[in-house]
Parts: sequence; structure tokens; C-alpha cells
Amino acid sequence: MRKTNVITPFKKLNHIHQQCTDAALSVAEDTCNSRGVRLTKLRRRVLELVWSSHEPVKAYDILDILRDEHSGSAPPTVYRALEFLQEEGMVHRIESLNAYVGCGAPDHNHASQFLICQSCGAAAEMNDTEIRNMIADKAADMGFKIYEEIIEIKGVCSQCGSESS
Amino acid sequence: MRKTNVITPFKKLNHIHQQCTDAALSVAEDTCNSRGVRLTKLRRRVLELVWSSHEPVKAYDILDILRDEHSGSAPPTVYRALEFLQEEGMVHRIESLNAYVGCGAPDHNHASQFLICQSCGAAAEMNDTEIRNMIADKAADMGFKIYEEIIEIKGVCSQCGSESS
DNA sequence: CATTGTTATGTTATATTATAACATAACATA
DNA sequence: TATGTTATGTTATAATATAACATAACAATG
Repeated sequence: MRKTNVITPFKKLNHIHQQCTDAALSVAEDTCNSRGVRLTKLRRRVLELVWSSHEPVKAYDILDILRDEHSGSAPPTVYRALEFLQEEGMVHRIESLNAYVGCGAPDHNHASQFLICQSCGAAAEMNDTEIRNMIADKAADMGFKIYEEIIEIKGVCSQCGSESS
Repeated sequence: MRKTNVITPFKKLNHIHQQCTDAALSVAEDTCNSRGVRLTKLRRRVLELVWSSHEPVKAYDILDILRDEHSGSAPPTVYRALEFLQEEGMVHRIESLNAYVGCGAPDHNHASQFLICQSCGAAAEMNDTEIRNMIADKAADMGFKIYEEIIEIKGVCSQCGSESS
């Protein structure tokens, strides 16, 4: 059994990013349909903008784009959409960056681990059972009941690390 | 060998908090002396304020107090002091709370794990070798080189969990 | 002990991130 | 089409953080 479930990998060289976005939007639409919640035009657009790259995206960067597209856009516009998308598991907030990344697997259990490359800025999402279990066990030993885990690992991804400097 | 090194425990019932603060300030002074850096009056005061409880403290809460004590206090006053204290390992920033906790062991390796009780607000600092190694191994498998780890576990501590609701 | 370079703090301004509160519009269904 | 609900618009402001430059304190040396 593979313990490290890679939910969002670092982008491959020459990957066609449109495919990432299309797949994520398609999953989001299906998921919202089956859950009976509404992926409105605005929410869909915000999700699309979050997926515009593999780098965590900032709320005000999204807002700048929304403003170009629709004059009624304001901070609550984007924060509300992000809140909805977060609740539905379609984006995750990276706390240490005040930024958001898309998640193509809205049904996975939460408690992911994020690897964030400080060179290219990309984030990868893992969901490693061993790490989660180990933390759960140690917390339980201390009588601590876990509700949420924030794990953000900063460093350099293999692609950036292997480039000749 | 004990793998989970508890650097800052959740506060014990009836613990005399002044002792936590005194010990931390004393360690900080010794450490600064031996490193040849200056624990100025201001920095010492900020560290003392961070240690005013076991709950992560916000920069502007510190600033409010500094302003009462000295009219020249402004945001940079507190952010600079916190930056210094962070660099010297005497406080840690809790990213998900935009807040700071004291650390009584400025020499320990970084990459701690924080347990944060959402009931009493207190934070405990662990430095668990097994967790760190497991994350390091898995990152290495992916060719990812780690520079920094942010692990913030939210939940309910044993004391709060055992209280009759 | 005056000079000088360095580090720390003061000061003003502003950037960035996020939410409150209330109004209007769109949707869903009875 | 009336009605309740959910979503968005709108204005204002709160909360967090940094830039940039001025002054002061320190510390080491001549």
C-alpha cells in the first residue's frame, strides 16, 4: 500500500496546465452538483483563477482580475468565494503565505501536507497516512484531541534543486 | 531515548506562571550574552509580554501595552523586536494565528510541532524526532530539500477535554 | 574622550490582508 | 407570483505588516 498519496504533484516539465484547470473545474462542477451546492459563475471563476498556476494565489491578486472583469468586485467578493471553495474542499489556504491553492480532490480527507518550493513558488499537496497517524498517536498520548492539522513544508523541489546554478 | 521532546508543555493546573517567564528571560539573557547580541530593554520587555501567558500573543496587543509605557511605540517597534527574538529562537511565530509564543530553549533545533488548544487558547511546543525524520525521509524520496517546517495542530488539550461540559 | 561606524529605535506613511454591516439581486419552490 | 433563502453588491473599517528615512545609543578605536 502506498502511504503517501500525492494529491497535487509539483508540475511536470512541459505539462499542459490547461488540463489541470479543466480537470479541477470539471470535478468541482460534479462535486457541487452531487452535494446540492451551487458553483456559481463567480465561484467558478475564482476557482479557475486559483488554478491559474501551481503557485498559491493571493486574494487580492484574484480581486485585481475580478475588478477588471466586473466593476462590482470588492474584497468580500473574493473572500466569500474562497470561503465557499474552502468549505467544499476545492481550495486550501496556505496559512504561512496568506494564499490559496486549488485541490482537485474535494472528497479526500483533510489534514494534508503541503510542500512549497521557495524557488519556483509551486506547492504540492500530499496526504500521507503515516505522518497523519504518527501525529495522531503522539497527540493522543498527550490527551490532545486533533481537529485540524496545518503542515506546510518549505524548501526546494527536485526540479529546482537539480537545475545547474 | 525519548522521541517527543516537549519544549513547552501545556500549562499545569496551578502552575506559577511567573516562574515560566522568569526562567525564559534568564535563559534569553544568558543566550544573548553568549552569542554577543543585545537583549535591549525593549526586546526584553517584548519577550516578557510574549511570555505573559501560554497563549500566542498578537503583535498589536503587545503594541497597545508598549504604547502605554512609552509614547514613541509604533508597529515597527514591536515587529522589529519580534523579528530579533525570532531570529534568536526566543519566540516562534504561529502562522495560522498571526501570533507569537515564547520559547524557553533558544538553542534547540527548529522544526517544532505546535499543539494549539482551541478551548483555552494555549500552545504547547514539541520537537519530535520521529515526526521530523519521517517528514524528512518522505521529502527526500521526492527530491525535496527542506528548509523550514510549519506544523500547527489545532484541537483540544487534555485539561480542557476532561472538563465536564 | 572625541570620532566614527554600527546597531537600535523613533517617526511618518502606507501597503497588505480581512471582516462587518447592511442593501439588492438571483434563485428555488410552493 | 409571492415568499423565503442564498448569493452578490456596496461602503466602510479593522487587523496585520512593512517601507523609508531620521535620530539616538552603543562600542571600539585612535
